[in-house]
Amino acid sequence: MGTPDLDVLPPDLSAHVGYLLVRAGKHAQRLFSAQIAALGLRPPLADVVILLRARGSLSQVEIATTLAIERAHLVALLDQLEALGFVLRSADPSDRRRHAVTLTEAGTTAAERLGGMAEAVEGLLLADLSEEEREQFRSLLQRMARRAEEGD
Amino acid sequence: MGTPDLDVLPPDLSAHVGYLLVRAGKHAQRLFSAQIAALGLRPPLADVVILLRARGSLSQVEIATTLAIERAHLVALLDQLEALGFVLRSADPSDRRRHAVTLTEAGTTAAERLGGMAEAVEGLLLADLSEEEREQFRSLLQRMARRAEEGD
DNA sequence: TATTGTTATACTCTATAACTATA
DNA sequence: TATAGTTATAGAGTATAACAATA
Repeated sequence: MGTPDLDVLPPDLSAHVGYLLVRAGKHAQRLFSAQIAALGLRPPLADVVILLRARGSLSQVEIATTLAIERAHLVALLDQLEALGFVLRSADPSDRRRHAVTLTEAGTTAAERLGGMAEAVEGLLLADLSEEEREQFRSLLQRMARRAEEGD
Repeated sequence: MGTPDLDVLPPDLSAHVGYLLVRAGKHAQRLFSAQIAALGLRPPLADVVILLRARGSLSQVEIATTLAIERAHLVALLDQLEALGFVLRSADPSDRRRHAVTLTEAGTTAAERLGGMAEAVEGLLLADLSEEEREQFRSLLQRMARRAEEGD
């Protein structure tokens, strides 16, 4: 449906950081999803492409643990990225269990376009905040993300 | 899987508010989901209960639009809440198309426990922030949520 | 004609267990 | 025995269209 009606929503929900984070996260996901559909991609596929551009060749387990994707799920994602011609799986001579996953040229081009699309989404999300507020928000959010990474 | 490895994640992802929001939102959802499982509830069910406690009797369309749930989806949610004994659908004499949805006594009790659980999640999410930082973050997040509610 | 609740369908994301081949 | 990739299955959340009853 989109977004809730904050003016009618009781404070029990709208004043809670947890609820607002869930809503904002889904909103951000929808915006990004709409952008990247032009490339035939969905968010988890895009994340893999962006990661590979930054880090070069990686094994499937490395991709999965870095992005917090189940390695079982990653299999289908890479199948789709291969079908799109964005990614290659090649044998790793040093360990024949492993696949070295790399971007193709088309994948690299897509990664660059994804970068621009991510920036566009940033602009929409942060439209109402001043430059100083954006930095504040980013910094606080990163600390929360680090916290989430650990214990809970 | 849980959370990504921020120390390995390239800045292309970890510096973006959009990506961090998605991650933090899913994390918050998981924390809340784990808490409320003790009541036999999942997040969308809990949202309905919390809304009804605050607003009293509502029609299904009113619940759906306030919470940004598809009214088609809400039908199954209310079926489950009725089965749990938390909610009642009664005829609205003034408009026979409408159902007046209200909390039962068990539903009201559950709503109170949900309030405490939501507070516990807030504590976990904001554990690393000072009181001043929490207010900053909440305020900025609310402005983003309002923005999301409109155009984009 | 428009709205309320409903049914049905389908797609995405996620979680889990178990298998194989290699180490 | 442990690890990398794979297959299969199931659940939750979401989006859409179409229908009957009522306004």
